[in-house]
Parts: sequence; structure tokens; C-alpha cells
Amino acid sequence: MEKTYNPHAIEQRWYQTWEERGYFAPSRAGDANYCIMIPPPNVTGSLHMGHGFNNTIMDTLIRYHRMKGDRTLWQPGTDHAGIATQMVVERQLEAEHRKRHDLGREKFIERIWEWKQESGGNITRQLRRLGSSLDWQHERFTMDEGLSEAVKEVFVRLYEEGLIYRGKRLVNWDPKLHTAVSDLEVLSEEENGFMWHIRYPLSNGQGHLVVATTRPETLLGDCAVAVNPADERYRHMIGELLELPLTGRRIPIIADEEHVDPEFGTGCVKITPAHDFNDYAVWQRHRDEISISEQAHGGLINILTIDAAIRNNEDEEAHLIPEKYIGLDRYEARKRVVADLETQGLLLKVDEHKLMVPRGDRSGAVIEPFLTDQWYVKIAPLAKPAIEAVESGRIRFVPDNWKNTYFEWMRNIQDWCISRQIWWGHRIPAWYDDEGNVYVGRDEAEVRRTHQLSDDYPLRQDEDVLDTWFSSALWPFSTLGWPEQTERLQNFYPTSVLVTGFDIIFFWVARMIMMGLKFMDDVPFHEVYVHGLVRDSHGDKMSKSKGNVLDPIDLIDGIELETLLKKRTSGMMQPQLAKKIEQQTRKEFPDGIPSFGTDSLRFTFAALAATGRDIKFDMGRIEGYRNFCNKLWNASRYVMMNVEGQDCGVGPARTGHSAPASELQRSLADRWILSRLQKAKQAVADAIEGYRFDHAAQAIYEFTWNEYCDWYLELSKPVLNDPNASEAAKRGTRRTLVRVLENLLRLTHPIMPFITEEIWQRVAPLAGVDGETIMNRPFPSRRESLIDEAAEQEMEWVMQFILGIRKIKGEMNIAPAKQVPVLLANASEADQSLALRHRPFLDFLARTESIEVLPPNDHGPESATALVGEMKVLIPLAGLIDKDAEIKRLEKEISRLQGDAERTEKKLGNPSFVDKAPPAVVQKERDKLNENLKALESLRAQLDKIQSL
RNA sequence: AGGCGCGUAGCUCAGUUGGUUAGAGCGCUACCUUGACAUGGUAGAGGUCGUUGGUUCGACUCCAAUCGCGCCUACCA
Repeated sequence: MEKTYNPHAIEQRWYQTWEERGYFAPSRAGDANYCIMIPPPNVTGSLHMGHGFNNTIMDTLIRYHRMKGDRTLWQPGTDHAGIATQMVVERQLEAEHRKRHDLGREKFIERIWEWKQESGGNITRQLRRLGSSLDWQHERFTMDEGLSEAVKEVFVRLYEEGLIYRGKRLVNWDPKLHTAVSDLEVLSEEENGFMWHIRYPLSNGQGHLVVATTRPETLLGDCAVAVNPADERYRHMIGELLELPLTGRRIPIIADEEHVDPEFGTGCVKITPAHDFNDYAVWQRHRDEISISEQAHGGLINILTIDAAIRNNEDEEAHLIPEKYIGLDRYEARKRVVADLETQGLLLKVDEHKLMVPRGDRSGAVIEPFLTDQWYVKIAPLAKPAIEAVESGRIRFVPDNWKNTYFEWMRNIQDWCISRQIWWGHRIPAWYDDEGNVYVGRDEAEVRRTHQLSDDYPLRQDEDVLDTWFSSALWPFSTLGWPEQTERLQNFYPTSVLVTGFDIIFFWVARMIMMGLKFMDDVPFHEVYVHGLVRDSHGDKMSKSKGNVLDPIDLIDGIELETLLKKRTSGMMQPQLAKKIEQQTRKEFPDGIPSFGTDSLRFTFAALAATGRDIKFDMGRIEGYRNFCNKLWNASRYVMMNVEGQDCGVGPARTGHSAPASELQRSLADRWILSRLQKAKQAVADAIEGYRFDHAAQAIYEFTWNEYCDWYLELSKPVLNDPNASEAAKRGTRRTLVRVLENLLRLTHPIMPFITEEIWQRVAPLAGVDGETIMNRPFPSRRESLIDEAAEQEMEWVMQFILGIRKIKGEMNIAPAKQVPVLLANASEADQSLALRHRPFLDFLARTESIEVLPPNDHGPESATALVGEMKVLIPLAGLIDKDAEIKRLEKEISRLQGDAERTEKKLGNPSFVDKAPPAVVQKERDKLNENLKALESLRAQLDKIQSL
């Protein structure tokens, strides 16, 4: 084996082997089914830290269950990501100074497919680099044939049940992308703006009302002004008419209790029903009052084009919008409207005002409420069973509190607008004839058949496509073959767990639950593990514009500073930030990023995966875990060196041979490490089952480093190197060395697949273990027969002995290698026999020159002291040790013990503690005090002795 | 406005039904090229657990209030 762990040499090779040999496919046998659906990444996307984290967790679960013998499927696939992907290709066209309309629908879609072919493999290649053991044979894509069938099937069935309908409603309109978007795709942020106070004169010339608005240009579409019926100031005006400024129109004053807050602004609200959701609701409530005034369209006046410019109303009978504003962009129109109001003396004042501005999550454009025809899913009937599924515990959130977020949303859910005015996606399976009739069916032929329309009867398909999340919502069953009743569907639906970030609980999780219950009559998964966001080391969200994005592949492979700089500063939306990003990057990564390998990265993700918490990605951590890999690597190297070609009391694989007990002798250390291993196995399994990957990682780390390496490997040396040690003892130690390592590798494999496979291939034969790959070997389980409390206790004695001497050496500046003579005072029979039995361990790890037992009541010469239980371990001062230093050391130790003893005494002196605390707790305190007092007595005597010199 | 979460060593984080001297890694200090590993070893310094009250024999842990930070949902025109 190489001296230093080198991830690159092993990772690619093993992944290829695993995949080629078909290890990722579900096995035929298995008592239980275990299945996870990958949250499908954007087919043209690239891997980010969130994917890295998410997939590490899933792969750990999958590998763990596969090793446990479950029939395990991790379903791979990608999402067509309608708007996101279309935008990328539109940007490419833009570079050629073309628009999608220049190409036409068909050509444009072809172009997107081309782009998908070109970049589509990227994300899946990167998932492979992470070691993800996905069943690639069955990879799916949301727009592949089967999934498209599923989408149509669902649409048609929902339509037939009346759960999908078409209607003219106010939607969130993205004027840049020219499409409706759902509520979830709108992000509101507080921005600085103004509040304009505008005077609306009464038609009877008897005064005016003042309305306050943040959007004066929408005045052009006002149909009323609303006041609160309880507001004394305006009550007498209700029903009167107002002169709507700039338009020559008259609008009524209406009363609306629900919407108008008399305390806010002037207490008068202009109502613009076609451009504001609340106003639309007001309009619906007061339609009659509003249309009494003979307003065109009943007052529902759309003033904007799809680009959010002021619309031409030439097609209308009345010229509702004055000529001068027509064609102006909404913000230009705002300026003009404000200026004109000012000229006419109708603008009273302008206040600065903070307001929430809604923007499209993809385009960043300010969203307009806009009146259009759209398709909707009637959601309430679907939401009800989905709420119940979580209430009843059929679906469990981890951590539990996310269910509150889920309920909150599900109980206030609005109908889902599923049509999008874009081209990339599943075309809505609806056809129209020239009379405006709508026919819904799986395809045109079916529509003609069921509605008995002749082949030449003109029909055209709806131009719109479905929201991307519509197909994602079907993912847990569409990928398994639905609507066909396939074997995979039977085996793996419902799936076991969904692993995802909280950001898509509404977008995706809730919708999968609704669709799963509706079409499969069962939940899509039993558990939802919700993890946090991966942030940078300062806790900031990673984003291109901040220039703080880390690419998981760069952490795996490493990257030169210059390349990293180029990557972070090229193709930016705001090039002026490049300089700052360059500075930050140079400061944080002066030498670029070293290569850490996949296993280190995965272990880091696991170690940081505390539940319900975002993770700040700290380079120190990944470095530490890279070192851990190196530690494991070198420990294995040591084992190989000592075991290869030697007799380990292990027969060749499958022969079942192992040396008879008489030829095999286990040392204390052997029995101890085997016992500790059993506990580690339990801890790791419990942690993974409970989604505590941080605990799993920690248990592995501590066992490997602090027990196996720090103690056990060291303790194996005196046995293996002692020419006087029996062959049986050596055999026992070799066997333990290699067997524990082999177990440890399997224990670690779910988190770190590559390094464990690489080492296992060499170690397994020596451990007498058969198998082609570690992937399919059983996950280690606790063996009660190997738990040895006596050995653990005895080992504790040995460790205390060694630590005591090391401590004296460390604090006294005695070279660790310096061999010192040791005297034992107050040593019991047991102490003496332990010291004798484990002399080789003590000599080797504490570098003791000699160990001599003093007769009772002999306190020995002036010495430095360590306590092991009641026994005093003495290192004589003579020449070695500074008297004053030892006095100081003792005083420190005494004062610590004394403080402790006082605290305990006080506790025990408190009658209510003794009365009320459980007896076991009281006894524990008593024992502690006893021990303390004995130790104190012993140390004080020692101190007196040295002081009196 | 409502909901959720966080505040523990210089930094990143554990601390599972209240009972430890509050832990780990990184960083820091001193010493050590010992034959698995300097991506290492040994020893050590460092915390009034945001603040204030309360419950309790006992609070990092439970309750209340408060300060600071973050997120989500809905918004006042």
C-alpha cells in the first residue's frame, strides 16, 4: 500500500467497477423493500453543495440498507425544469440576437432537446463522482415517454373528476417571461418606495376624498374607492360618485369592512380589480354596486399588456385609457401620471414608504397581478387526505416540527395554477374548436373518438404547458411504471423515506403526498427527512453573485487559485462585483483548494448533518476528515504489514476454519477492542436508523482514532514484537487486528464507500472473509458474546496507569522516550497482579524502566505521584524531577479534588437532597466523595513528604 | 402580524427522557523525525452554556420574560 492515502487513484476505478457489475440494482432477494426516490435535479444543471449533502445522506441510507440485506432501490432521474431550462436556451439565443419566436415553437423545442443532450449527462456524471449508488439502468426523465403518459393520465382523470378546471382569474404574471407563475414562484422582498396621496373629487362638487397608493399608475384601472362602513368620516358619502382623475370616468364610493382599515393611510382605498388581488376580492363582493354606475366591463378593467406596458383599449367601445399613456411602460406611466396629477393640483403629498415587492423567482422581474385564462387544480379535496396522512402518522417528518409548517400551508392552500405560457414542458392535453369548446383527452384521436368529432373537424391544442411541479408531483409512482401495474411499482411503492431540503416542502413534498394518495391510494413515502441548507463558512447562502459558491467537485479534485477565480467571476450578472469576489477568494483560498477526495467530503457532510440545522461548510472540518481517511489508511497499512503472510488463526475464506482455542490466545487488549467494537456497531446503526448521521460519523471517528489506533494498535506492538510472546498470543492479536479492521471497514462503508472498498479488498481475504465487494457484505451487527465488561474495566486500569505516567512526564518536561523506574505504593493484590500481567503494555506505552511493588506502609522515596484507584504510582525524583514543579503539580491536583469534594459534601449535607433524590443518585455521590477523600489524603501525604525535604 | 428555529471554548459544532469536573474537531502553547501515519504522537491552556426571573434537593437541559440573529408564511392600499 502507498504510504499516503490518495483518493484519486481509487475512486473512479471503483465506481466504474460497481456500476459495470450491476451492484446498484435491487437484489432479487431480501426480506424488506427499501426505496428512496432521488429528488430529480434539473437535467441541464450542475451539482452544488446542496446536492452533495442531500445525496451523501441518501447514499448512506441506501448502502446501509443494502448491506442489511434489504431489497434496495435508489431511483435516479432528472427533471426538465421548464422555466429554468427554457431561460438558459433563450439566453443562448440572445447571444445570437434571436428570440424564441424567431425560431418558432417546434424549432425552439428541438433546440432545447439538443441542449439537453449536450449538457444532460453532466449532472449524472457528477452524481457518480459522489459515489451515489443509484440504479442507473432505470434512469428516468420527467419528459420521457412513460412519464409523459403518466402526466396526461393524471390530467385527464383529474379533469374528468372536476378537479381540474379552466378559468379567467387574476394570476401572478411574469412580464419578462410572459407566463403565469404559481404563488410559490413569487418571492416578496421589502424595498423602498413611495406613498402618493391623491385627491379624488366628488362628482357633486361637494369636496373630495384622498386615497393613498404605492402604485399611482393603476389609477387608470380604478373602478371604485372603498371606505370602512364604520368610519364616521366617510359614512355619509357611501354611494356617491367620484371623478377619477385623468380619465374622465366616474366611480362609486363603496363600503367594505373586510379590506379597509380606517387606521391606515387616509382610510380610503382605491380599487383596481384587474391589478390587485385584494381589490379583485373587493370587486367580487361589490359587483352590483360597482356596475350600477354603468362602468365598462363592470369595472374590471385591464390596463396592462403582457409586457406590463399600458394597454391600448381601441377594441373597446369606450376609450377608457387616455391616449397619452398608451404604450408606456408601467414605470414610465407612473412618472407621467404623477406629473399630470401634480399639474392638476391633485397630488397632495408623497411619503417615503417601505413596501413588499413581488418578484419572479427565476426572472427577478416584478410580478403583476394579471387577468388571464389559466388551468387550475382544485386543491381542497386533494389537501384533506394529505393533511390526514400526516396527522395520523402515516407520514412522519424528521425533525418532527416540520409538520407544523406543512399543516400551516396545507390548511390555507389556494387552487394551484398549473398552466404556463412557455414552450418547454408537457403540453396541456386539451383541444379547442372554433366555437371555443374545450375537449380534454389523452390525445387528439381520443378526443375525436369520445366526442364523435369527424377527422376534418378543426381542433387546435392548447398552447400552454404544465407547471414543472405537476410532473414532479407524480415522481414516486411515475418512475416505477405507473399507470402500468409493474413489478417495480408493487415492490417499491410506497417508498421508505424522502430526503430533501425544507425549501421544497410546498413545491414538491406536499404535492407528491396529494397525488400519491389520489392515484396510488397510499402515501408516497413513510418518512420525510428534512435537512438544512449548506451555507458558506460565514453562514451566508452560497450564490453566484456573492461569489462564495463552492463546487463539490472542486473539493473532491482540488482547484488552482486562478481557475477558481475565473470560475467565480465569469458569466456574472453584475460584472462590477468581480473585483470584490476576486479579493475575497484570494484571501480565503490563497493557494486554491487542495484535493480532498469524495470520501472526505461525504464524511464531512455526514459529520455536519445535525438535524434541523443549516450547515456552515467549514474547510477546517473537511481537512480534518481528510486526515481521518489518511489515519484509516495508515492503520490498515500497519495491519497489512503485520498480518500479510503471517498466521492469524484464520482459515481461507469459506472453509470455516479457524484455529482451535488452544492455539489462539487473546490478550486484554484484544478482548477490550472487540468489546468496544460491538458497542461502536450498535452506536452507528442506531445513529443511522435515527437519521443522526453526525452521531454515526462521530462514533466511527472516535472508535477508529481514539480506541483502535491510539490504544489497540499500540498495544499490539509489544505482543507482536516480543520474541518471548507465545505463538498463540501473536496469532490472537493478528486475528483481532485484521478482524476488527474488516468490521470497521464495513461499519464505515455507507459513509465512505471508496476507501473502505479499496482497503477491504486487501484485508478481507486475510480476515477469512469472502465476497466480491464490501458493498454486498452484511452491515456489522453487535455480538453480545464479545462484549466483555471485565476486560473494559481492566483496560481502564491499564490506561489510567499509562496516562498517569505520561502526565507526569508531560508536565515535568521529561522526554516521553525517557525510561523511568516506577514504584507502586498501596497496591492491592489485584493491582499487583495486573501490573505483573500487563507489564509489557506498561513498559511499551509508558516507557517504564522497572516496576517495583513497595511493601505495605512503605511510602517510598521522594517521588512524583499518579493515582490509579487507591494505588500510588511513583516516579522517584532522584535527578529526574524538579521538586518545586512536583509541589505545584500536587497542589493543583489537590485543589481540584478538594473543590470537587466540597461540592459533593455540600450536596450530601443537604437533607432534602438525601431524602428526595433517587437512592442510586445519592449512592453515586457518596461513592464519589469516598474516592475523592481517599485520593486527597493520599496526595496530601505525598505533598507533606516532598515539602518536608 | 403569525409561525418555526438558533444563541455552549477564538472558529465549526455535539450534549437523547433534569443528576459529568459541560465534550469533540480545527486553531493555540510546550515537547517529540519511536519502524502505520508529521495529513502524525504526547501533554496542556481555554467556557459564570445570550440575559433575567421561576419550578426543583438539583437546570446547558423544564417554564416565563427579555435581548440578538436567521428562516418561513401572510400582508396595509
